[in-house]
Amino acid sequence: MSFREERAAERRLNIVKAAAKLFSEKGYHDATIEEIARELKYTKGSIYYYINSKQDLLFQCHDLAMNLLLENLQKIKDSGLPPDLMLKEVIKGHIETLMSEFNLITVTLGSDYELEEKYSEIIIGKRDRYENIIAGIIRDGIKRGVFREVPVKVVINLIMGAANWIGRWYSEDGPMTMQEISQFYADYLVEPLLSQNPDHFGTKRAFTTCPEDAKI
Amino acid sequence: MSFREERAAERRLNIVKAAAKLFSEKGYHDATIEEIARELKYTKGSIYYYINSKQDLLFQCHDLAMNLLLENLQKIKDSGLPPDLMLKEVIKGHIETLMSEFNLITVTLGSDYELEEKYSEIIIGKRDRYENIIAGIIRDGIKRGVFREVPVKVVINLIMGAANWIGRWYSEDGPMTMQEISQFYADYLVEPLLSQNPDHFGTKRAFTTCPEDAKI
DNA sequence: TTATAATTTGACTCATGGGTTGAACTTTGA
DNA sequence: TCAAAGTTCAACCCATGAGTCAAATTATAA
Repeated sequence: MSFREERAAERRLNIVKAAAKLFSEKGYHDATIEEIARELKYTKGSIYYYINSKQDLLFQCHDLAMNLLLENLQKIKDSGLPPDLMLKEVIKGHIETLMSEFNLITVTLGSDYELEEKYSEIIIGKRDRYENIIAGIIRDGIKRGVFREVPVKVVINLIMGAANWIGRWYSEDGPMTMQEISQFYADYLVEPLLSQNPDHFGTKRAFTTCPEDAKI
Repeated sequence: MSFREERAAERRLNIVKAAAKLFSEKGYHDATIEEIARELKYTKGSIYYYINSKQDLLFQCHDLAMNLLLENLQKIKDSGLPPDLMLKEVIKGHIETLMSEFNLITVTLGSDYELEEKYSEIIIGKRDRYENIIAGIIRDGIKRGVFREVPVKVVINLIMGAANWIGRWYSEDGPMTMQEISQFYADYLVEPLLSQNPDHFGTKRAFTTCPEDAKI
């Protein structure tokens, strides 16, 4: 890649990030190309030198977000952890990717119906791949007797729903840090899957991550 | 209320429902007033005889949805059930209201940022009331020793996130009925709250609602 | 029946915003 | 230095869709 191409690629990435910011703040429709341009001190005309259409920009947000999530998931899958710990890492990783790339992922979570068919096919494909990898982890846990038998797809949707919702309410000013929250979610959401409780007498529980100042 | 007024009120309700349908299918922006009119065999002009603005229509969707949810919640709160069972009923009721008034509630869940300030204040107020009632139930459970100590608001968001996500993936053709799903969610999401496991030896679990054909 | 009020309509205005274009300007490499 | 390629921009076109309005139609009640 030549210097010029590289610079153009970087600019395209910046445009996608700026678009993600505005899409996530105001929604796909209310964010205008002119605003996106202004954000980067361009004019609308220049933006169109780098992109094909607004729709394309939306697709690239989706695509980038899914790539980040998949990349993170693959790493965890390759870690060789036991199923329960691996699933907890999956949940923590999902939440932390979600929150560190907030704009990008808010777009993916909120505006899939805005994508035209030819684009949404691709994104749905990646989303399916993501879910299938997680399903594999859970099925492995069941096979090994770590997890009890459950409707796997339903459980994945339950977990993803809980996690994806965090972007709607999390505030940095709250009493819990992002890490505390993601750990709490991981423990809370994996516990009902375990075929045996961590403590057979039911007094001590798997997780005690609730910080003092967030109690009750 | 005179006959004429009553008829007008009914028509206004129909318009709100038709709007909810289109808003939930295509999003607030992509649904046009003309389409909403066409749905009811009106013309755009007639619609404006009954409504003030598109924004107002969106608000009425939100408002109607929140009223349904609050009404349902209040009934459960007054039932006098013990905290764990009451919370399960709350989750089941939330999910079933959500799904039976799918369009209306999809609008509330998906397009809050589209609401202008003067409207969103009202809706956020009702949402807070809703969450506070649930928070009361959980705090009561903690006080009575049925639930362990947890960050209540975080748990509510976790539960609401999981439940609200159902609208994104549920299909009538799936292997589980709505009732099975809502029961499964209720059991799954309440279990980690219990201060003692239902069975101290960890072999039999609180819930066995996974139907045979949905297993794994 | 008929005057009055309620309702419906379609043609209209108007603002917005996506996308285009061609000319101007800048960078680069020989 | 200078031509060719890369980049920027302002002005423009055009489709869309919210909201208006005055005239036409219909229902109601005296």
